Amino acid sequence: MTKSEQSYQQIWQTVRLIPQGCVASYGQIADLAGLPGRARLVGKALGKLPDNQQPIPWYRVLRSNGQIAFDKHSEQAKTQTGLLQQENVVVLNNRVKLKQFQWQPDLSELLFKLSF
DNA sequence: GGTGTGACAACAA
DNA sequence: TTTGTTGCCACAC
Repeated sequence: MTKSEQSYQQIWQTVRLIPQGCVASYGQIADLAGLPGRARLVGKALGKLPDNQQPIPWYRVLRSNGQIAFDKHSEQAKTQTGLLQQENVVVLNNRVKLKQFQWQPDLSELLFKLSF
């Protein structure tokens, strides 16, 4: 297992922990995954989703300002907003009010589940 | 090993 | 709020 593979695994696993009805930013995920400052790596990791078993709620990952990472007209963005709204997350004009929906992880629980 | 790239972040207008 | 610039760092060629 190379370090890069491990990084991706950590990212995916962290994303899986985002509770329903919440969202997180790329930077936040990178941080929690033990990769501070590597938000772009998170983007790459999500672009290479292993789409094997474990459903990964990639749509709960937004930019730091709450904006969806895709172009507003893209199908991806529409799919994402749809999925979010299914979880009672309000998406307006391609963005989410982070103040209301941003995930506030419980660190102790996080450490327990991730145990890096 | 150099170069370009990326589902980004932070900051400035 | 939106757009542009810069910094960032691992990865793929």
